[in-house]
Amino acid sequence: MEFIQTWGAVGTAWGIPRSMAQIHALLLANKEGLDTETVMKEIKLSRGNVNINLRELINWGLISKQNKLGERKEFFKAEHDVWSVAKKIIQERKKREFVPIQNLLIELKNTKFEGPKEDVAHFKVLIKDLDTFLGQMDQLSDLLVKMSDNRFFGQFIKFLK
Amino acid sequence: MEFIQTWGAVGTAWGIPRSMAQIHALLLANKEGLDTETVMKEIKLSRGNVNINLRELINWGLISKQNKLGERKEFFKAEHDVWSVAKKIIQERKKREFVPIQNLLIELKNTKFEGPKEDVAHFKVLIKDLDTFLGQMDQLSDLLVKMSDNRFFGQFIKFLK
DNA sequence: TTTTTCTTTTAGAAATTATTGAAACTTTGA
DNA sequence: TCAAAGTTTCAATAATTTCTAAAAGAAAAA
Repeated sequence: MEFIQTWGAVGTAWGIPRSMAQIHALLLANKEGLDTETVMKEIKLSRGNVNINLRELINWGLISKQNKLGERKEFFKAEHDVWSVAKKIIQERKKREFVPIQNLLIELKNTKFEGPKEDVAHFKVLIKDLDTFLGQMDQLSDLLVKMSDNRFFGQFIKFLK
Repeated sequence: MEFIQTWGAVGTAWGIPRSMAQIHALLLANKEGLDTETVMKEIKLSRGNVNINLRELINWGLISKQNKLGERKEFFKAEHDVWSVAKKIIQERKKREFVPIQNLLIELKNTKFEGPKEDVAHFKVLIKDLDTFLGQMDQLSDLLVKMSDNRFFGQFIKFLK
């Protein structure tokens, strides 16, 4: 329960609904998938809330639906590999946070600015710098994918030193 | 203005108050520091709001107070190097999001669990995995600091290939 | 077909978070 | 010491986000 609470609290600091994070924590902690009813009871959430957030977790790729033989209802099981989890979260946040900025930058690149020469120059530099930076971050995310391979991680740390 | 709006919108997706992000964008776009009055007028925010969020930006290390010779009021100037900005944001988020989980893990490591052997085993693996992962992320943040050095970034990309 | 079991949708309630506005406080210089 | 300029605080309000509860919808079993 404490694990679930903390995960929920950190979630909100991330701009993720508390219950979504809590449900995720509960499923992470359970090897086997759980059904809606169980989730509701364990974390004391309404059916609607659980349903919506389970779907959202599926959208993030953090959990998946399971069907048990002979059982009609759906079970939900978390992706348990922490590196995969991290990758999914990074991908999703990139989509929500980087893409809007990249679109903006593309637009601003094609804009003619008015105003004092110096101010315009400063702003253009900012745009260029941000563009470069986002490009580098893209490359960095490649790294993260590779890092899931632990052999690579070892090599990588050596490189750092 | 569009830059400021977008930055604000992305901020909220990060769990950062819209006005804080907007003020930051405004200061990023201005080479010279601005005073409270100017910020208020440009983004149409109340004095209190501007004051509080300027302080918060200072706490994050993203802006600093400046005093102009002969002027009594304070001016606020952004850190303009995008890599430094990224570093500051990463540091701050690490503090808010990673540290609580690390504390939790330490606590859970010293806990005796009851319940079915299999479930306990699964949970313990989760704790261990998360712990390892957070350790790796710490090392990764070292990388980010080094990456601000562009010579290093080039080398690094070679390594990736 | 009808009933039962389970899932999804949604309008509004509740909770949370951000913002304002005005007063209190502080500092500086006359 | 006083007035003026500037800064900070905080209770009240507004805005946003999250959650609930109830009903509608779907799919399977009887």
